[in-house]
Amino acid sequence: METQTRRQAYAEETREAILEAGHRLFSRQRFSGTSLEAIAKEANVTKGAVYHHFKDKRAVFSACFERQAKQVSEVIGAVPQQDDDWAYAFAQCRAFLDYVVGHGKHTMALQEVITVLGWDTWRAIDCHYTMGNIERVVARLQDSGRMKPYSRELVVNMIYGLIVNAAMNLNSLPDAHQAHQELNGMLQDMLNGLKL
Amino acid sequence: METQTRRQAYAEETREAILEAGHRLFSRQRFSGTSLEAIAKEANVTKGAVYHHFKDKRAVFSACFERQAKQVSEVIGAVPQQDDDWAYAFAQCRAFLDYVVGHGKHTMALQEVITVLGWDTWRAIDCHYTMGNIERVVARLQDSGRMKPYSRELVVNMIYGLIVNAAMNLNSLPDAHQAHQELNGMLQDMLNGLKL
DNA sequence: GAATGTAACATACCTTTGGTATGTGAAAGC
DNA sequence: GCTTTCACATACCAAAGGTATGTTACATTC
Repeated sequence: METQTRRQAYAEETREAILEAGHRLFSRQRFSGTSLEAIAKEANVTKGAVYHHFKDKRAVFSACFERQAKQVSEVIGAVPQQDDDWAYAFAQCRAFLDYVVGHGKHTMALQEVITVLGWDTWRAIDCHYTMGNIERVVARLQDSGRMKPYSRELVVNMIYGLIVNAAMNLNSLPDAHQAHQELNGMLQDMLNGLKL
Repeated sequence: METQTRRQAYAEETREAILEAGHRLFSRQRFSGTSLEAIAKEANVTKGAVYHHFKDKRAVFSACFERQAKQVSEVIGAVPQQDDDWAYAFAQCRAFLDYVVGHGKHTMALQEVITVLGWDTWRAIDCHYTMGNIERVVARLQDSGRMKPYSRELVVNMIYGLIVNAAMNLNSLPDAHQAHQELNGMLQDMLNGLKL
């Protein structure tokens, strides 16, 4: 948001175009099924431009995912706060599942992100976004003594894994609506196991 | 175990050699980081041999994973049955985590298997093995009215996801021992949420 | 405001690698 | 013993990731 020259503005635009093209192709054809040429073509640039803005293919992939993570985080962050912290947590879970049901086909698969970028890199990215949301809620629940005092890091990871797994199930099942209800219920039940 | 000619016996041996080499490399350097040439070299054969025994790279990967799944299943299957079905389920979970802690670095990452082979193919393979074990226990728990009556398919998937996620956490954390205990506890707690 | 510098690309090329097509020799069948 | 066939090895191709090098429009300096 600093003073930008025309060149910088143009560059920002092309970078955005690359990211959008990348996200579209990655979510449709995965990582190895998407060539850099295809991304470049979709963004109306050449491979050279891509390699100017990004170190390599993984960097493009990573940036695309970060964009998505930010969006998802905003959706979850928009859930209105509740009086009861547990109810708030459940509402956020539901919001996440809703988002997946709605945008499932247009999102990069999390399993693949983890695979391509590695667990640590993925975690570092998602910490600021989706997982950050979970962490805040867990922190409040634990601090108020309403959740068992497991290591916070592990709890957050397990909950996130649970949600992601539910989302993955949701994406591959035919009867998404019925599954949606059931998964939401199971999620709540399993989280209830952590209640104190 | 039929009558085997010498040629068939030799072929079986080379096939096994390819699988073992593949499993070693895949678990160390993942799918795209492992070239078929490398596998062939590790198995003391040429690429031609590999392509004679397997349709393509994914088929090698798939067969390698199936081998691993069988092993894991046998470990879980070796857990002695308990009187209480829930206790039995917990014991199996613990056995799985133990296995992961012990063999973590030498196993193909499940997330990647799912990514490479696709959810459906993966599921079809693992159904006969690890997930088959879970399904049996869940079936008994549900039939005896001790677990909430969610769709069996979803329950099995969620539990499996939970366990796998715990295993993944276990593999990337420094203090594996401490985490091991905690994760086992969390797993039990979350499963308890499904108790009726 | 012209010369110079540099960022933002484009072009050309190299290398790896998945996959195929073909060759070959030893074992199996007759 | 002759042919066939299977279990490989060799040679080759095409796609794709990555690099090295141009080229031009914009910014900077004087």
